Amino acid sequence: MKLTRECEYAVRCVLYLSHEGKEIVVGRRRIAEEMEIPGPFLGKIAQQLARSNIIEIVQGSKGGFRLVPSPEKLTLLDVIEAVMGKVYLNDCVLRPDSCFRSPTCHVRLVWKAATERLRETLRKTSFAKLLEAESEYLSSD
Amino acid sequence: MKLTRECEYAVRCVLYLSHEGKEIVVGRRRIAEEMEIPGPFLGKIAQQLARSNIIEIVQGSKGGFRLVPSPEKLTLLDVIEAVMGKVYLNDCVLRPDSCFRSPTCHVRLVWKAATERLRETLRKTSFAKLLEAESEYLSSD
DNA sequence: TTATATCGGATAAATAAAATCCGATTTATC
DNA sequence: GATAAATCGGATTTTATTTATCCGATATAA
Ligand code: SF4
Ligand code: SF4
Repeated sequence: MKLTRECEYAVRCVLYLSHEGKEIVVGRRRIAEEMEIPGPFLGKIAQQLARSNIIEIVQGSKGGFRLVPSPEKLTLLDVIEAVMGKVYLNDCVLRPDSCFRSPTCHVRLVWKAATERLRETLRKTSFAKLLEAESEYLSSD
Repeated sequence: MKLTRECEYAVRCVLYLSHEGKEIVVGRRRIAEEMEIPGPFLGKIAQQLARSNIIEIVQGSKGGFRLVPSPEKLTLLDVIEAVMGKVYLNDCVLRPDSCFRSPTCHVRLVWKAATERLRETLRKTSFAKLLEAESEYLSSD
């Protein structure tokens, strides 16, 4: 019932890239250091983000990662499902056949509803909003 | 981001006991068989449910488990938190100190809100409702 | 007293998460 | 071109968690 650290790191990475701006290439080491992510692990995570076209990986000297979509269009759900696959709370939500009770089980319907509610919450949160909220917070000092 | 099997089994067990009725003692083997739960594992789970006063364990010959609260008062959240501890989606929701970003991080607020929404959904679902819904479904054949 | 149950602590097995390693490859710069 | 600075991506290792079982102790009905 919990986020994996992999997801958490992915969100942090994208948050950092959003902050730097859409077209800017930022080195892996720098992201890892500033966001407290184990460097080589970030590499692995980046590969998954790249497969989902959330970032573009630039190789070679001065290489790094660059955000592809604009932060307005990019949601928490996009990033999380890029590294975790589809979000759901119980196997039977996705594969009803996995349980003999599923034809009559109303617990399953609760999990289904809760899953959709959760995905909806994440879908509604864009990185643009997150950045805006944080900068407002900081400027109100 | 997923329910453990332990939780799933706990819910099934309580569902079965609710169905049988509040004062009835049902043997562990029978519950395990009918609900497809590994027998000894159910024993462990039952101990946790007993600690939270959700069931009472009757020892000795003809022993087994008995539901303590009435199904109207008992919610999915009660059962799940009895075996998992408090439900939350990310460490920083419960322990803000676990992350250096938490003072300004708005992702954290999303996790917090989503966690509360999830708990609310589970809190609203009583076992009485679940049973009723299933029996309605069955009688509409 | 015996047969039937569960208890509860310890432990084993299986699975998944988290992290790292390293040869290959790509690119900027001199 | 040669060199240095990056990441790639597959394999592997380490660690943590989940899942399940074992067994001597204990409790109860008959
Ligand atoms: S018992 Fe219900 S909730 Fe549990 S796995 Fe089966 S269908 Fe899903
Ligand atoms: S970065 Fe934000 S969401 Fe992630 S752990 Fe830290 S406080 Fe929580």
